[in-house]
Amino acid sequence: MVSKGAHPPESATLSRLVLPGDRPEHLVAFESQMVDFFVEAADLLGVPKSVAAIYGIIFASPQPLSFAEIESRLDISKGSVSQGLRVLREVGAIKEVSGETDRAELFTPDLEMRKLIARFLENRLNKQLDAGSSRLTTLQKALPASRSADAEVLRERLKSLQAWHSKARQLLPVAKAFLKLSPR
Amino acid sequence: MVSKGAHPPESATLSRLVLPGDRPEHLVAFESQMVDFFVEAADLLGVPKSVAAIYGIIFASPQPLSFAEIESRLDISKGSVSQGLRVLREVGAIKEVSGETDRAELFTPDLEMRKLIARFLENRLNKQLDAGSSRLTTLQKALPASRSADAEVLRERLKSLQAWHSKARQLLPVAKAFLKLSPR
DNA sequence: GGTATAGTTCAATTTGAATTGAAATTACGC
DNA sequence: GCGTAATTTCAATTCAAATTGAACTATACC
Repeated sequence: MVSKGAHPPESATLSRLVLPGDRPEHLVAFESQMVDFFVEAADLLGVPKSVAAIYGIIFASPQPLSFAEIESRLDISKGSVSQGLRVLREVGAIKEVSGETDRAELFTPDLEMRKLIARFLENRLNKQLDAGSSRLTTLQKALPASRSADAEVLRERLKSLQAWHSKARQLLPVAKAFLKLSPR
Repeated sequence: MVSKGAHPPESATLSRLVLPGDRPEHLVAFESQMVDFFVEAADLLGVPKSVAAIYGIIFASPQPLSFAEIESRLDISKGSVSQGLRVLREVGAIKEVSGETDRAELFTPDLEMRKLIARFLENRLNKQLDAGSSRLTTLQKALPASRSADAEVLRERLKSLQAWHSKARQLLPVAKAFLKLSPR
């Protein structure tokens, strides 16, 4: 819910997700900010924080990271790292690169953000819209057929709902097209 | 998280939020569908289900509803109804109309959906974007100044992030304008 | 003013999703 | 193949957010 008052002093508290380890302070600060950037967006994007954090730590590293490194840099369980990496691979947010020697898999962001975003719109929004469509159809059928004033009101409201729904649907491709004019 | 497999038979199970009471079956069916329509969207919109349900039941009624009627039609506690109505009033999703006699307040949807949606974009998305902006600024400052290849990579990534962020910001007004060409 | 009725508040509880961690599995080097 | 390390799986746990409900406040009626 939208909390009633503004947050208190709104200090820039970092979410304490990044473990300092023995790395240089400024690096840790950078990573923390990056992780927080994605963690903050996590809710909007509909992914768990841990997943966002993993993406963030990978994104903040110029060098591909191994499973172990991710685990050690984040205060997150091994299980979560495993699951998080799976999700990120599935949606194409990261890719595996084989280290020079045949050592463990290394992960680096798949910078095809365009695809990522397209996929996000696809999944989260389109799915939502489809579900909405079918509900609207059902509602249409469930509408009282009478010509009473009441029935008329309902018919109007449903119509309005449908109109908005269809607008939203039309907006998706517009948004996609717009974003296509975009950076890498 | 995005559950791994598709939902099983995906039957059109209504969420059992609407209490039949002694009203005609077809009406209850209609209300249930309407409530579910909004409840389904609740997550995307970032409101609790109970709030969505309350909006749904009000939207499904041609006649303005009283507090008591809302409470009796939904399987939801009095406290939730009270809180839910407050939220809905605050965001302008419903309005109070005084019943002819001086009886209790009655609630009806404020059909200015355009405003509702604008406000939603405003709150949820703009807020998100603003938070993002400030994080990006901080990140900019935290960026290692060296000209190493690694630093270069990070600078590039940050740039890309900023570009997307700014695209998203530009998209908002486009979306607003687009929706403005819309029904009531 | 007294009492019943309607609505609000908020601490305690419930709920559902995210996370953990330990056991099971897989992959690897020898 | 055998043992070790890396990763996955999933039941149990934790955690945050939503919901409840009982005490409280405001309002209306006599």
